Amino acid sequence: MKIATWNVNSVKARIDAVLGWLKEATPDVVGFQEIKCLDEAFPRLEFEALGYNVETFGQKTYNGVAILSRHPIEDVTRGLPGFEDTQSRYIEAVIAPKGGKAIRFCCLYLPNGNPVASEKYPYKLDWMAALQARVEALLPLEESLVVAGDYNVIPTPADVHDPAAWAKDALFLPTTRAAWRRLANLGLTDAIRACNALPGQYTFWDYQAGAWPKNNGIRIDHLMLSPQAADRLASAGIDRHVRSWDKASDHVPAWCTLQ
DNA sequence: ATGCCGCCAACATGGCGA
Repeated sequence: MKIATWNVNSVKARIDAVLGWLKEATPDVVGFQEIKCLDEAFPRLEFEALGYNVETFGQKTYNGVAILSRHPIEDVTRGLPGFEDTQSRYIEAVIAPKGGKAIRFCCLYLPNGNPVASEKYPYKLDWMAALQARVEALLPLEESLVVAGDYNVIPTPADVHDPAAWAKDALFLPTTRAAWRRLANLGLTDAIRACNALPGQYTFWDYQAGAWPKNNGIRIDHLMLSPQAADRLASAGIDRHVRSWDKASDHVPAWCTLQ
């Protein structure tokens, strides 16, 4: 089963690229972030025509997440349990292949947190604490669990072209990275890192300052696996070529396959 | 130091978020 995550930065502005990538990559399950539209405005017919079931948790203008799956989608949860949130940043469901192994899939758009001196940074940390609590609640179920999305966290210096330039950014502050490690240390496997230890495995390049041609990227989109999912991990990758497409998102898809 | 992009309200462009 191929499972992917992609911050599309507006599904309506990106529809041609999104459909093109789906036809090329043929993921079984994909989580989208920053769909930037209400549920009723989501182009579900286009995705259903490619054979996907669709569940959305939309929001006008900002945020919004969605799950597409070739297999039935069951037990959908919208919003991070136990966390009061006015922003649509989390959708979770069970993907249940007929006659196959089910997975629980969480699609998240973790707050950016900048500027650090504003209320946005404590909101990010509170959100990360609630995510921690959710994963702590799910791990005892001993399911194949994939917690995927735009984490807005650069885990290590190997995940950023210029660590010094990002030292005071909410995506890379020691406090942010400590919260990331607390989550990972629950026993989650970073699928991209488990399959590729090389530095420079970026998933995001800013539109500004020629970041893409200069390869000034960061790795902030992650697929985190429970032990039961990690045991099934066969491969993982980043579709970086998508960044050069016409009207590209500033993020590219990341994916893994489970046996 | 700055460089982009998409959204909205509302008609031209400024504010917001990233």
